[in-house]
Amino acid sequence: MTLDDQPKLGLRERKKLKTRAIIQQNAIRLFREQGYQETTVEQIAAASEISPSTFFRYFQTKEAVVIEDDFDPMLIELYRRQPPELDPIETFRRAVIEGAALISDEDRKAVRIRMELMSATPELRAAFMSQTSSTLTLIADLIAERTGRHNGDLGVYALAGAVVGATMGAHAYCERHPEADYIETIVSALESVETAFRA
Amino acid sequence: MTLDDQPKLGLRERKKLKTRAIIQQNAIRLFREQGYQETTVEQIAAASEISPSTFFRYFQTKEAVVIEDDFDPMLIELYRRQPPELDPIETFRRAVIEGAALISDEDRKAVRIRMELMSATPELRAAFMSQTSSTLTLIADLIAERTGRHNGDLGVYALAGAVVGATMGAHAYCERHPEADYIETIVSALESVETAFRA
Amino acid sequence: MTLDDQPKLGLRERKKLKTRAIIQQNAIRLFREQGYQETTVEQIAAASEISPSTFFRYFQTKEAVVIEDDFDPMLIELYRRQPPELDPIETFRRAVIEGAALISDEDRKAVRIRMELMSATPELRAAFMSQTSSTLTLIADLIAERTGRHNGDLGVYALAGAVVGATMGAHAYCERHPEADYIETIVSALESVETAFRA
Amino acid sequence: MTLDDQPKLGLRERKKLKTRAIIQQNAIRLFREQGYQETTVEQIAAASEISPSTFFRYFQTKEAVVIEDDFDPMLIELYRRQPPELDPIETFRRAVIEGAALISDEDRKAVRIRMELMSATPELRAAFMSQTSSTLTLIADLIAERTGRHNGDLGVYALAGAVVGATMGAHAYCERHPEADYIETIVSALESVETAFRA
DNA sequence: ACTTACGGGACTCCCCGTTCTT
DNA sequence: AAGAACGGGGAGTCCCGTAAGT
Repeated sequence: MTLDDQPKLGLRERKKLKTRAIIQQNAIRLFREQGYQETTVEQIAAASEISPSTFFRYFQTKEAVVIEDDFDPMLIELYRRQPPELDPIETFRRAVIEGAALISDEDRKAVRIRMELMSATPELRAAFMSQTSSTLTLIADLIAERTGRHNGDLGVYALAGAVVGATMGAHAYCERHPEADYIETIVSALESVETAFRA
Repeated sequence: MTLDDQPKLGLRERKKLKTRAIIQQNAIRLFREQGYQETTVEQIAAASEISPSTFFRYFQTKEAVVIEDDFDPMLIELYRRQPPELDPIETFRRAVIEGAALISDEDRKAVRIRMELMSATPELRAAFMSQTSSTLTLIADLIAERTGRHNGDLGVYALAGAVVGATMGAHAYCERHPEADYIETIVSALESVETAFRA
Repeated sequence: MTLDDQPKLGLRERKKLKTRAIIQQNAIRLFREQGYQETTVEQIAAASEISPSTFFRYFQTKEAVVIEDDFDPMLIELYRRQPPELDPIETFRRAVIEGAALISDEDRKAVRIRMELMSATPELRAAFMSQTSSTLTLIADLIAERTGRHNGDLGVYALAGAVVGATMGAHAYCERHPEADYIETIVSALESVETAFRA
Repeated sequence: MTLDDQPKLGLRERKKLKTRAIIQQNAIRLFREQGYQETTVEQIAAASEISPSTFFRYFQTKEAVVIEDDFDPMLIELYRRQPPELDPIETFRRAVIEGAALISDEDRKAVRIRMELMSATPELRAAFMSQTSSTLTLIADLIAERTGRHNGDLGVYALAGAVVGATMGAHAYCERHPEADYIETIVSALESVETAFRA
């Protein structure tokens, strides 16, 4: 099973993706070596042999290098594919589990590194949380779609909030427990919320 | 009942508070008139008849003018005062209700205005969410304290996440429903999460 | 009577003119909706379904979309056709009157809109004025040609300046009187200069 | 007779003026040596031993270094002081003559240099012309004030246009006649306009 | 031929450290 | 001593031209 639907990329696209990856690698390396604040976009550009303005062509902000995430669209797709009889949180949990299986070990390590950067840097944390807030709306829409409730229903938002909140809780937990696996923690947190309320 | 514990302020403190209020009023007025991005700190300073550097003595960042909130410490105090037999979410709900009663109509209107600004401005949203993420940790500690569980317990974070998530959901709901009262929506959202899981 | 001397256009030319018109319409619409500065060439290109570089093939600069004017060459031609016994300002006035008759109501409205944009936007104003300055030299040459004086004669420049200045005055007047017709105002201003000096 | 009314400047102000002058000198020197376009703000800043952002504190744009002019307010003052029985153009001419007398030879040379830069550089020419257009409005107000006509009167604008136009003509003339003195040419052009119309 | 990628420079703003003034 | 001004530097946006790809 794959979710990649456009296997053939032109040369241009390939090159773009490569450049993008190079920038990201250099940026994260520099952030870890010198700190986020201490690293300038100019340095990243120099290390990647591009001009600063090209950097901003690939990433809208300096933050985006760390924040940007390709998993969200994948998760949405997986969420939609779950059997309809599951409750919203359970559905989400399963989607995450399936999504986790598609992530390579390397990517998993990269996720961890990025997460640590985010935890350590207030700016990144803020940007990440902002993204999380968009995710909430998105999940609310998914839940509305699945349960047949209107997306203007407060209950839908409350549930979406609980889901997102659980991942935020998992995030906070991981900050204090460096040995924990991020994705597994999310799954556990979702379970935990479910059982807590069932009791 | 009051939570104000420092009734006597020196002349200097009074003046400081007044200056602070003036800055905040001018800033929010300008933000609403011209937009957040389009308003510079220099303009705010000019309107408030102070120098830009004085602005930064009263508010650490431009964002802080909108973000800063005096309710968090109050909420914590109210949370601690709730009877111990309540479950965490119910406790939080009651604390919010009691807190709401202490807020003047004027302040309530101000909260709404600030909330709308935050919704409309990515930067502010990010800053606000970042604060929310700190709140999560704080709530986790409160829950741990209340339930006697260790604050390294994932379940504690998951619950705290659900609480915080519910408020985020309320926030998202209010963005789409301008007529809704923010605080009442939070209370409803908390109820909604509880009942959803009870079912 | 017509001044159009190339009645047969190939298909390609037709298409080019059409594209050009589309770009211009979209640009001016966006300028009016969002402001000139706030509109990027990329947005105009997107709205016109072309690439940014194509934009620059049709208009040398972003400014040119608003500034460019097809009336100048027409005016020159009309000026040359005036009877030789008239004085320079009178000649110009008649040329303008005849030119005005050739402009459709739609174009007249478009002129007004563009004029308002120019007034409101420093950059455009600058570009327009720069064009005006070239026009001055051009008029000076016309006057020299007509009066038989040398185009190095200061008097020729002074007169050309007065003509151009009168149109600038008309422009300034129209900025403060939105109901005024631009072309009629120019004609009146030219008359006004003449009579003022006669007195 | 002097027009300088604030003889005592604080140390800060003095220093500011000095910095400003240093920037301007370096800028104009570099423009002449390498061309305007070819000179970057960074180079000017480096030569003046300030940071680029400080440059923009003293001059709003790169253009402003060349364009900005302290004569306008002086001229206004002189215009107001002329005897009321003179006609508008004559008044202006006398104000210019008196103003000319107050300008040192050094400043006169600087004016010439700046003028040549403006002529040679489209951007500067545009910016200068834009300023000229503001001057027109200003002169229109002065004429209205002097003649007792309303400043919404088209005739006022037409006259102001003729005055401004004459200086533009003088400017154009000087571009082609490097040996001409700029200020004298303006005076002659004003005379020329008057006599042309009297005839 | 047409598009896209990229470079580089202008310019703005935030925010902070230092200096100067009152 | 308190507060304002000044300056620095980095982020970020946009324009527009050139080079390279399709």
